[in-house]
Amino acid sequence: MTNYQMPRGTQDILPNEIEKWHALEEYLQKFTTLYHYKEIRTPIFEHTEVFKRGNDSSDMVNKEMYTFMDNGARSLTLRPEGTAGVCRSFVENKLYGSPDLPVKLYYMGPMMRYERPQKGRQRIFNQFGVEVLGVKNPYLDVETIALGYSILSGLGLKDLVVQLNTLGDDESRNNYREALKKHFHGYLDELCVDCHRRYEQNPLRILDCKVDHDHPAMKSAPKISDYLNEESRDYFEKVKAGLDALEIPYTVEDRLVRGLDYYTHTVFEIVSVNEDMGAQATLLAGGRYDGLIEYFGGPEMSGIGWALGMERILLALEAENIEIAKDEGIDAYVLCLCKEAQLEAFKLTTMLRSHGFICDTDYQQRSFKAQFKSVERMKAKIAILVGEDELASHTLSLKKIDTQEQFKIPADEIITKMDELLEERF
RNA sequence: GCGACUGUGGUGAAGCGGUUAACACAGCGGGUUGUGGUCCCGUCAUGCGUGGGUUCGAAUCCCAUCAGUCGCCCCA
Repeated sequence: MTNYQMPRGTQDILPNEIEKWHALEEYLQKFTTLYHYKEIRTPIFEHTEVFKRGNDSSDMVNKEMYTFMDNGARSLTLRPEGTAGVCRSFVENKLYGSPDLPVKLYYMGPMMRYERPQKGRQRIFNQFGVEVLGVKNPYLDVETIALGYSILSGLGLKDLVVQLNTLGDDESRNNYREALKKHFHGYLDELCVDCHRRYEQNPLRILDCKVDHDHPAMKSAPKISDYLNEESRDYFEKVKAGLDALEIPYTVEDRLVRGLDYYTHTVFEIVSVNEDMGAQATLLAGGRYDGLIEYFGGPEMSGIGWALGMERILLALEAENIEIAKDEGIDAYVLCLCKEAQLEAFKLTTMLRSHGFICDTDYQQRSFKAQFKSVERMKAKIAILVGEDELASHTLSLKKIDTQEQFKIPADEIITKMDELLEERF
């Protein structure tokens, strides 16, 4: 048996939970369609260079990717995130030539990352994300964040916090990075081992450290806001003003740095503060990226996007006791009460289905009692009985479960009767 | 990659070296020869994640391995 266990960090989504997924998927698609986004589907694996770009310092790219050789010499990687593939496609298909920029896209599907699984984190997980490509305008940043916030609050989620920051443009960020290194240089001995690594690879992340969170050097560290050039500062001010205008609540977190290296200017996360969420409470996160489209050989264009973790959304809904989908049950269950009635019951079931009724029947010749329990479990609205009497007299017995009403009708009137009893069906 | 805890039937669990592997729920059959949800009776793990080892004897001890959970790291 053990050999056939699913790989670590993967999951089966079983029939009893699929309705939640359908409901969430449908909700997300409808919501983004309202904002005039269109779906894009890109491959689940890409050439490794799509994700691994030269100087990238993130763990995700450096140690969490499923990379393999494609027969010959090509190195391929199972996508760990959605943005890179979308940008690659944007360039490859020359979508930048669209007369109606920006191009607004959404995607949905599995992402793969080699990580240690825990609550809210699997090796294969599903993301839904949006990308707005081709135009750089702070109001698009605002629109994108507002969309993310509306999606989450529209689900009924309350324990949400929007965290916002800016990384500035390259110039601002480089200056800031140098300033940070200078600042922390003297404290290096007092900081944790991870911070030493961060110091070399991505000094901004030192600010994120939980171990050294309370170290005095953290509080005295320079702030990005002091290193923004005029353009970057101006851009950020407009984003904030736009969010204020739309009355989107947010807090500016100058320690918020995103994991991916391609971000510039606006970065944001929407976090659940519900205590049942565990350590992985970031529901949705994203930011603006200036250099990515160029990297793939496209024009000098900017983009902004975010992704949300669908499993985490489902967890958050559970934590806040929100039902996204309920089991509607079936229209009818056909009980077969004797061997002779089997064919008749089977034919009836098939015929009802062809008229649009969701129904099922017994295939095991179980006892009457057992079949009626199925009626209950399947939440059937109507029980239809086929037995010796009905066969002999060409009739059917019906029981409407919610009212307990019973009927005995000629067999050929079943559809009319069903329609009458179930007014709301499609 | 690091640390801690856990792994017994469809589910929840007791057992912690010698038991026919408790008990409860669910399932199935019956009491009620055609009306469920209550009640009663019966039945339901040749096996205790997997593979080794110790032992006369292992679900119980040891080792390895796989998986889960929680945290760190990281991230959605």
